[in-house]
Amino acid sequence: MLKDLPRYECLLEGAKKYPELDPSACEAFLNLLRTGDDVVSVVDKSLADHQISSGRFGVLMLLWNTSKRSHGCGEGEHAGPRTPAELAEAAGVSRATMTGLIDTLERDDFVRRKPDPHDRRMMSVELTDEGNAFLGRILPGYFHLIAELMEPLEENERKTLVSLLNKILQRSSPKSIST
Amino acid sequence: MLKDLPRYECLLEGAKKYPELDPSACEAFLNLLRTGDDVVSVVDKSLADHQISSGRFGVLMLLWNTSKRSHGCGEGEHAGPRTPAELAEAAGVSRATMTGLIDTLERDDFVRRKPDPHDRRMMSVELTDEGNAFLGRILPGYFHLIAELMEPLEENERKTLVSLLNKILQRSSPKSIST
DNA sequence: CAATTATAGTTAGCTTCCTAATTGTCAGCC
DNA sequence: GGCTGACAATTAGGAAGCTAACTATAATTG
Repeated sequence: MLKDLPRYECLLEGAKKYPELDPSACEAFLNLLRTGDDVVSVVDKSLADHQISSGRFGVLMLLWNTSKRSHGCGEGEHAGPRTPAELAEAAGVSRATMTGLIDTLERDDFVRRKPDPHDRRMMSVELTDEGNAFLGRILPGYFHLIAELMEPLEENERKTLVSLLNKILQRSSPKSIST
Repeated sequence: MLKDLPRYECLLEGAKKYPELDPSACEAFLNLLRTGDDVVSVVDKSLADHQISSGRFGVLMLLWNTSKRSHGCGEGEHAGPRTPAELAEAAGVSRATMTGLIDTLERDDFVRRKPDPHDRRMMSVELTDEGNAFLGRILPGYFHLIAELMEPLEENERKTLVSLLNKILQRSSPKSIST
């Protein structure tokens, strides 16, 4: 939303009528939305070249991360999300949406559902060899694209960006701020 | 997407297998997406309390900005977007989508379509009194929410954030970066 | 131990975006 | 002046997300 951001003077103008309008806050807010949208859209287009949506890709990454973690960086005890509910939580989508994502990933033979032997309500989702191979094909391009997108920022600027974003994140996450 | 961001050590781990993976770039990228999504979702929820989607709200804001600009901050000559095509361009959605947004806004009596007297292909869209009154009711809360979301950042931190985001924006906008 | 309650996954139907095709109007060219 | 191509808006149909309702299973509890 909002490709052309209002100029700062326009925000100052608006603040005359609406004392609640904080020009620098609005400017930061609008730039955050705009940049986020833009970056997402670049990445989505790139993923679409491989016939995969960012939602499905996210699931593959979570499962990939899981399999890495089991013999890699994690603490070993906790193997990462495997059930649809855990995947939905980790991906930030509803469980209904996750059902649909897994459906199409399973249709494409990228993942496999296995019933949980201890609790017949639950399923376990895992990457197939084909899914792994697919990730192996597209990840280099994906990582390269991200590196290219962030290339304008120096190492220390990236740290600064992350720390500023985290300050906002902490505010927006927990409380259900008053309207 | 991706509520739980991977820890930095996991990114370092991934970089061993994929030399294209730039850990600090990925970290910045993931935080940008996460924060942007989160902020959008907070604002969307707040707008939903007033039975309006962010798409429709964006159109109202563009039209409001237009009417402000005509007797306010702009250069006077250029009155801001008025036709569906201009609104679609400014809002960053397709024309087809804009048709739908205007349809529902017109149904709610917030905007009005008027045929262009000089070119019968074109329409002109304008805010009704009711649309203006609606904005008058919700804008204070909207601006207050944005101010609250950005409150954790000092004035100079906001400037820094905007300048960092703009560096990314310039990279992601024009070129169609290679995959 | 039977009945209620809670939980996992799915299904159904809605919203909001998209692209592609359609319709009506204008502008340049023979 | 009439045809051809360009352009504004719309319509039709599709993808991806949501909430709410449903089904099957597990856990709690009287």
